[in-house]
Amino acid sequence: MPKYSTKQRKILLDFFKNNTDVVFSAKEVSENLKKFQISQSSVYRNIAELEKSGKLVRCTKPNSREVFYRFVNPEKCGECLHLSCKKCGKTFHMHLKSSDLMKNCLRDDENFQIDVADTVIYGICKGCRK
Amino acid sequence: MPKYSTKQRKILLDFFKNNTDVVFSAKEVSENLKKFQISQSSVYRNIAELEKSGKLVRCTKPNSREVFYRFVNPEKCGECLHLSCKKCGKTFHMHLKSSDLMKNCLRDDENFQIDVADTVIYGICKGCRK
DNA sequence: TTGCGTGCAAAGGTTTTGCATGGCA
DNA sequence: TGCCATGCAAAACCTTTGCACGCAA
Repeated sequence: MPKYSTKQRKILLDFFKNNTDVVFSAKEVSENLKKFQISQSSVYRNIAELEKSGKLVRCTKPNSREVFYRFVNPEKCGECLHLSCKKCGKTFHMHLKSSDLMKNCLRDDENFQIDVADTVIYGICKGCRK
Repeated sequence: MPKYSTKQRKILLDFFKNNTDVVFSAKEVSENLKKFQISQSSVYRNIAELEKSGKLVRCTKPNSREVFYRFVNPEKCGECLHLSCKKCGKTFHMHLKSSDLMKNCLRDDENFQIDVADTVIYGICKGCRK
């Protein structure tokens, strides 16, 4: 947990807040913030801290070895499942009703307690199916 | 696609076939097959080939940077979703009925076409909840 | 015998770490 | 001023690649 508030951490969090529908690797974040001259180690260290505090969630892309991060909106992302489009890369929030339906289905039929923070459902989104 | 059948590829595939409920990273496979003296590069190259041919599927674990692989049983794994326990690490096959229910729910309510091969649902399994 | 697959070692890319410096409180 | 966070560079880590040799067909 940070004790000082720094320019770098602020810029990093703002960047994620302003790009909620895309996920980024640390490298991509670094590139996007190049103009602010934030060192690589600060990017990594601050991402790790934001992850620990729950503001970012780690995720992956099929066929990629890198680790990606997505901003967690406390109001919108709390309990709902996330959908990730393999084509455009965007993240979608599942409706709460459907999210609950799936949670209950898993619990009742499979005796499995899903962890919505860690689970990402991959596929093709509405826009890309056309 | 391979032209020769080799000892190394055989051992590797057998290893996955005999451990269908766990996922392994290339490194872990290498360690497990140390007694057979299979080189690291052969492990990586053969895993890549098995992945291409559909016999292995790439997956990840929350909070890990490594890539893991799971054996695909052509009969059991074709269309069903996979559940991964964060505690014991085991993989479970969702019942086909529940799998279909979720697929349809996503399609109808969210207009999202799920890719079951790439999707892994994380949580706590029956055995570990007790 | 042919040429694919292997083993070894080096290279590649991403992430982590040590240490001195700078900046927040 | 005290000490946390940063920046830089080196190290660590996993994975890929080049090349010569061995082995399957």
